[in-house]
Amino acid sequence: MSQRGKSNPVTMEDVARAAGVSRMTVSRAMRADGSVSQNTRDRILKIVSKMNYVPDQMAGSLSTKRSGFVATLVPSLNNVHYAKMVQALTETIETTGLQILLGHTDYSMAREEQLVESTLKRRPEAIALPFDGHTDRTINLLKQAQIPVIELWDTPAKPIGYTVGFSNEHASFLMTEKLIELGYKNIAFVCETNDEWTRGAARRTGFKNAMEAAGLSAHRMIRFGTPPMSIKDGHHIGQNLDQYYDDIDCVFCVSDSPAFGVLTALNEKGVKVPSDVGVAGFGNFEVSRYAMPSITTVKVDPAEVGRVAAELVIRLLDDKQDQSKEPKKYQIDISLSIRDSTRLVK
Amino acid sequence: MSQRGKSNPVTMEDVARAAGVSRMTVSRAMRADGSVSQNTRDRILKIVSKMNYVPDQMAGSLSTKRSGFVATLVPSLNNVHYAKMVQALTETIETTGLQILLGHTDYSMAREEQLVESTLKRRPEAIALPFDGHTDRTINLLKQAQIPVIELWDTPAKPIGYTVGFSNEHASFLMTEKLIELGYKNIAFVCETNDEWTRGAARRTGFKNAMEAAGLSAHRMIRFGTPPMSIKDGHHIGQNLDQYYDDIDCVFCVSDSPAFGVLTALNEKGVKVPSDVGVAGFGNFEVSRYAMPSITTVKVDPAEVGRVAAELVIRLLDDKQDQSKEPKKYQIDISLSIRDSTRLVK
DNA sequence: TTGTAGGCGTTATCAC
DNA sequence: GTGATAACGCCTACAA
Repeated sequence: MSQRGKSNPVTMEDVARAAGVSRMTVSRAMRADGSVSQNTRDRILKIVSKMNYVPDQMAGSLSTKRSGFVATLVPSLNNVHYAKMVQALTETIETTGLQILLGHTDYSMAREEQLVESTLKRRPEAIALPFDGHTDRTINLLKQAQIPVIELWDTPAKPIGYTVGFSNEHASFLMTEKLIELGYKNIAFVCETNDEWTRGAARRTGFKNAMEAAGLSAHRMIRFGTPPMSIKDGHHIGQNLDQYYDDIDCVFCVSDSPAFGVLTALNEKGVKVPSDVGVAGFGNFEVSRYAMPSITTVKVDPAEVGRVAAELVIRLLDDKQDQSKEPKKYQIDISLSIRDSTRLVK
Repeated sequence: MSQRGKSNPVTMEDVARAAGVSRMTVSRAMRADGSVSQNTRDRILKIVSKMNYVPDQMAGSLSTKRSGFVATLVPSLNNVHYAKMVQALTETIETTGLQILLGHTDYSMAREEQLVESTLKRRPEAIALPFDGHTDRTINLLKQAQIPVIELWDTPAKPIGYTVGFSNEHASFLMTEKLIELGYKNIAFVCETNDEWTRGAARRTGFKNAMEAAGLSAHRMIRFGTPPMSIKDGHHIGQNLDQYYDDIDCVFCVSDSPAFGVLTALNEKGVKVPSDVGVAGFGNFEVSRYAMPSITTVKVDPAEVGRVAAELVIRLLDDKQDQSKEPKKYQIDISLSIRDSTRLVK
């Protein structure tokens, strides 16, 4: 044993010896097994605390075959939405003593595959991950793992297991419909390049469908930057808006960050929002409400996704519950927040 | 074994049997041990992939005494700073095959203690956590754990082990000094209530010291909301600014979020920024650069903290390196971004 | 280059 | 109530 593995040298054996009992009694005492006399239990716990003994959960898990982990993958933490979702998910999950094993895919399917594999090595009891398309191998690994798989955010056509999310396409459709109702006709959609595997694509499709349903052209597509779009990206687009199309009367952005950037650039250029050009975003970031003018946006509640997913996991992992009757699909509500960056119905 | 532990039923034994070799050969083949003939190795790897075998790292770790985990605690993911830091830390750490075990303390020492304990059960090889004060028990557990402990963000007076961060107090001192130089005298400091255990307190102290050093009064202290302060909190304060003190000529906020809120509220009320009232923040959030006017702020690079901490961990865990000559303290640079929300030197 | 024996720290199971 | 024994799935150490 010449490795650096020092771990905590205090082992259950040490505690047992100090207490003059067997390891099993210590094990039972720590788990409030009930079948330990109050006396010995108290004595053991006192020693445990004195020795600062911290049980090795890896060893325990190996024995019980329960890792106590729930894996969660997100594209990035650098996005308020995912950060909030993870926060909510974690908070809910942890009430049951399970721990979250987190990874971020950086919006890449290849990295996701790699991450799924390294995560699976920890034998999580369930895994929740965003649906943005998976490689075949990822899907195989997931199926093979024999644990509940929960796909988040969007609703895939062929779910692997469970699904918690909303339809980005539908949400985007609704917003576009609304913008048209507000009198805008030459609406441009702002999104990332290479969004094929992100929710961006779904939002783009929703926009397109709504425009075409209204007999309008959806050709004003402004693609810039890589996911996730930043305020800066939006600012750049806003500055050069007429270079893209010179007849835009409204800009619908794939998220609130670029929407805020566009708005700022338009303000700087003296373009009147919402009378000259309307601006709409997606996500209801806090900044949108306090922008001037406040930004019309699609309201989603990422925390709700996290919470619902967490509760589902908890139910699925509860032996006492009947898993078979759990619905496979959970729909999270969205709504539109029409604010000052778009004009009122004429 | 009548437990629900389903885990992945495929075990190394199964692969070995399928390949007609012993478990050890499989083990070696998978780790590119070198001492396996190319032939058998290829054959085994093919079978591994066909069976979708994923090794159980827990079992491996129990044996090697290397968990492969690096624990990271943050107050909240709901804060761009920490989210960015975690992202950077994770990216760097993962290049070495180590995995991040993440927890969030919700700005509570009690929760931190609990979290440290549950985290330590996983036998991380190192732990990085924010310094915002720890309970005695937390400190004991950390010392007992026999692993590198890295305190982040601020520089504690009595570090447990290593330290990566900047002095919030000093940064705040510098900004206050600058604001005074710009001609502001009646500067108010905006921070949370109950910030005693957050970096907020250090920033407050820096403000106070700078004011007093310049012979000015630091009594204009506006405390509102709980950490972390939001745009909304700032907006509320901005709306009622003269209710707090009626002679404020500059508002220095504990972070950019409330600064943006204050700015918006002042804009709404027709108060001129920066001529009537200056506004400054802390953190250089993206929104500050694109606010109108752009917000003067203290520039810190959270990603840099994550990166430096990660690299330190990597060096410390590298057997081949001599740990003893690692410095204990790593200072991250900060700088001031003087923008349009504060007036120019008279 | 491959295999055998034994152990990592914990818990399930069955005796006492 | 408590203890002895045998796993859990992998790896180290040593042998062949």
